[in-house]
Parts: sequence; structure tokens; C-alpha cells
Amino acid sequence: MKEGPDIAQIGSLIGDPARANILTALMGGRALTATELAAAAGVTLQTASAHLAKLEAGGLLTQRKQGRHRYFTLADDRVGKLLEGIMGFAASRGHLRHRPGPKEPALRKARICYDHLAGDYGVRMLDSLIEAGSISVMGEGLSLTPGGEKHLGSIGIDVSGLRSSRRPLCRSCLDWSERRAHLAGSLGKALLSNFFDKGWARRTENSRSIFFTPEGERRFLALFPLELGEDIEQPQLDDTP
Amino acid sequence: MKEGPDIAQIGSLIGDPARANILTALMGGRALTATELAAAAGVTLQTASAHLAKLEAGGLLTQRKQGRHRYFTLADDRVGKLLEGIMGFAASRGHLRHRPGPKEPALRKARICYDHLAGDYGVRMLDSLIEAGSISVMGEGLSLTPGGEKHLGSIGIDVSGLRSSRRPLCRSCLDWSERRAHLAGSLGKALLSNFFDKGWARRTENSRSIFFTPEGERRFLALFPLELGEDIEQPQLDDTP
DNA sequence: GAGATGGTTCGGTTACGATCGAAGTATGAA
DNA sequence: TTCATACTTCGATCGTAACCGAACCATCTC
Repeated sequence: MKEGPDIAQIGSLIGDPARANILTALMGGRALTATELAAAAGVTLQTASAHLAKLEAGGLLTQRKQGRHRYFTLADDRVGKLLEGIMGFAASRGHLRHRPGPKEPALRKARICYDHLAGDYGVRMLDSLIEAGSISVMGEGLSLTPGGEKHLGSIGIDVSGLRSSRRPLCRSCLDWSERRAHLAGSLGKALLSNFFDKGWARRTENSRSIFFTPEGERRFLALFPLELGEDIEQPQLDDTP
Repeated sequence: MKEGPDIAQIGSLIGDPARANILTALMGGRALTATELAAAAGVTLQTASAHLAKLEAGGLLTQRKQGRHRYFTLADDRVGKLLEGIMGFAASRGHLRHRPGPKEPALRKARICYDHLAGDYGVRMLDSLIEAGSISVMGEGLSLTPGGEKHLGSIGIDVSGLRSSRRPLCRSCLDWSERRAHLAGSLGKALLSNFFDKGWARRTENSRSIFFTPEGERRFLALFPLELGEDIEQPQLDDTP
């Protein structure tokens, strides 16, 4: 009966609402202080501190002392992938938050998924890259074509530099809001950084959603066109338990 | 702060030790009764009943009444994939069970992962299929080559029949013990069934581990050879009957 | 029908863990 | 030095949920 790894431990780590809020906040990709995380979780600093200690002991988080601040981040991208996987599953079972809140639409449009672009725009970008022949699909996997390397090089992505990292270049990541794949991996990260650098988009405070400037949005949509037309059906998440 | 799907709910479902044991037991792929699951979880029938109700309400389980029995199974293979993902993560962080127990080696050698073969043998099978050119890899994805279809057809796998199902033919599934991919999807399922049908292997009671007969083992190893040599640690004598 | 087996519901107990106030430590600023 | 900020540790409270005994419902066998 008692076999294999202990999923209950990490399940219970994620299972507490306050800790889940902390992890969700850190899915934004940037390092946050204990105070910020306490606010995000809706608990006092003492409580948050206890939670952070547990999460760190569990290997989900790492902290970095900097002066009198302690910055927390997800331990690595495997944690991000794990969480996004659980989010996708939760969304598919209708485990949505009770009050969808006003930020929900912005989240669905464009958000950060640990370090790359997700949401409607993330899915569109990958779809467009595939249509253009820049990325080829094989089962669940993705790979960059020579043409794609050239194409992305022309907009300022140094693909050969990315290859030298140990991290996979292309990975697909299942999007919980769209229920379709978007682009992760070092290439996904590089593309999002590129948008930030160009001033097309920026992060928003206290949210995973990404804000596109009007000009940036225009350019993004032009760079990643879709043949099919944009009004594809949105697969609905049914929310009955 | 409160954004996205509610990961805490499913986290807490998995986070309880009794429920985690139930889910782990069901990863064996076959339907189990409430009484069996109570024994697997180490709790009384009443307690197990309450847990099963929660898991079902959470969409992780389905039950099927048959006579005076109630058979529970994982709701679908997405649940299996989710759990295997969490197991892989837990194993990578060293969240192993306290007492590794005598069954551990057998589990690492060959076990069932919802409905397909995992463990050392599962990884070997996929590696061999790739070496033989039967399956091609593209990033994280897998696809069956024409040659592979012929090859598998010769050992009794009806690939074209499998294609008609909605389920993907080839999927890679990360193995928590080997930390490498093994073959999932309808093809993975069909291969394992094939081994059972031929009498090469059988399930063991109360465990996810798979027992190979001496003859079956010989044939399996011959069918899925590895170039690299097999002498690199052929560990694990199994202790189960 | 009676009896046995499989499973659920109810009620009450118990234990664990989330929470916060208050006090304590570390780092930076004045 | 003194004060302020950032965070941790301690101690106590409190709620919730896991747990089991007992009773209850359902299905099969005889």
C-alpha cells in the first residue's frame, strides 16, 4: 500500500489556501518579499512567515537575502510547470475561484506563466508560429525549424545563445484558460523578455496579467497573424462541480 | 491576488494521507471497491467512504455500481497524468516515504502507471523503440513511424484500430523513479495489455508493481534490446511471488 | 422470509494546524 | 546611539476535518 513518492506532502503544501495564494502570486515570476506575499495571501506577516518556511522546507521556494529584505521565488521552473499543470486540471474540473473578479478577463487575454507568455495571446503566438512554419509540432512536442530560427533572429532573438543553456528551447505548456498549448522553454522566455525590452508590454502590479500598450498590441498582432480569423470558439469551462 | 483556478482545492484533496493512499492505489489502473481502498488507505470503511465521496465530488474519481459493490477508478487519464506528475516532482525533491519498504525495488523495475508500463522496463521499452526507429522524438513529443507501425503490427498491436480512438496514440510520461520518459497514450496501454495477454507478465495484488515471468522477461528483453549494453547495473531481484 | 455482506449516514471525540498578539532578532537609516 | 523597518519565534486560541462506533440502507444468498 505505501508505495512510491509521498504526494500527500506536496499536496498538503499546495492545499492550504494561503499557501496556494502565495504560490500563485509567485507564478508571476518575480521575486517578492515576505510582506508582499503576506498581503497577497491575505494573512498577517507572522502567518505568512510560517507558510514560507514550510514551502521552502518542501523545496517549492527559495529565498535570497538582500539587505533586510527576503525575496522569495519559486525554486525552479519545474515548480512552475507543476503548478500550471495543477491549474489546468483544476480549471478543467470547474474548480474556479468563487468570485471571478474583474481581473479575470485581463488574465485570460495575456498573463505571465512563470517566465513566458500565456493566455489568449500566448496561445495565439504559438499558433501563429506553427502556421508560419517556424515551429513544427510532433505529438506533444515542439521544435524550432531552421526557417523559424532565421525568422526569430530577425526580431532580435539570439537562438544559438539560447541553445547553450541546459533548459529545453521549446516546450509546450498547457494553458488553463484556453485549454490549449502555449510556448514555454527558454525560447518562450526570450520572446516575452523581448516584448518587455521593446516596450510593447509590461507587467502589472500585484497580478499575473500583462498589459500591452496600444502600439505594442498592434505590433504583436501584426507579428503573429492568424490565418483562421480571430474569432475562434472559446471552449467554455463549465463551472459546476 | 485571487486569480485563476483554485489549486488549493485539489491540493487539499491530494494532501490528506488517506486520500493520497487511495489515489496511489487507484494508479494501479483497476477498479477497486470501497473496502479494498479502505484497507489500502489504512482507515476504517466509514472514513474511507467519506474520503471517496470527497474525491468524487472533486472530480478525481468515478464510481460504478455493480451489484452490492461499488467500484472506484480514477476519473480519466488526465488524473493519472496529474498524479504521476506530482509523484515525479515529489521524488525529485526527495519526498519519499519514510520506510522504503521491500516492494520499492520491484516498483522501480516495472510498475503500472494508470494503464501503461512504467519503471525501468517502461523506460527501456521506449528507449529501444526509439533506437529501432519505431518511434521518433521531437522535443517532448513522440510519434509512431511507418516502420514502427509495421514492427508493432508484427507483434500483434492493431495500430490503425488505436488511431480511431480520441486518445493520443503516443504520449510521453515522466517516470518518477527513472526520471526519464516512458511511453503512455493508447499505444502504451495496448502494449502492456499485449504483455498481459501473452502471459509474459501479470499484475500483483495490492501493489502497482508488475511481475514478469522468467520466460516473459526473456522475451521482453529480446524484443526491446538496447545498444548501450545491459550490464550497467541490472538491479533489483524482486521479492514478490 | 432470515442472514450475510457491502456501503453510507449520523453523532461525538479528538488532534492537528492555521491564525494572530506579543516579544525577540537582524539590518539599515538618522 | 537610537529609531525604524523587515522578518522570525513563541505561546495560546480556535476551527475544522479526520476519525471511529453505532445505527441504518441496499443487495445478494439461502
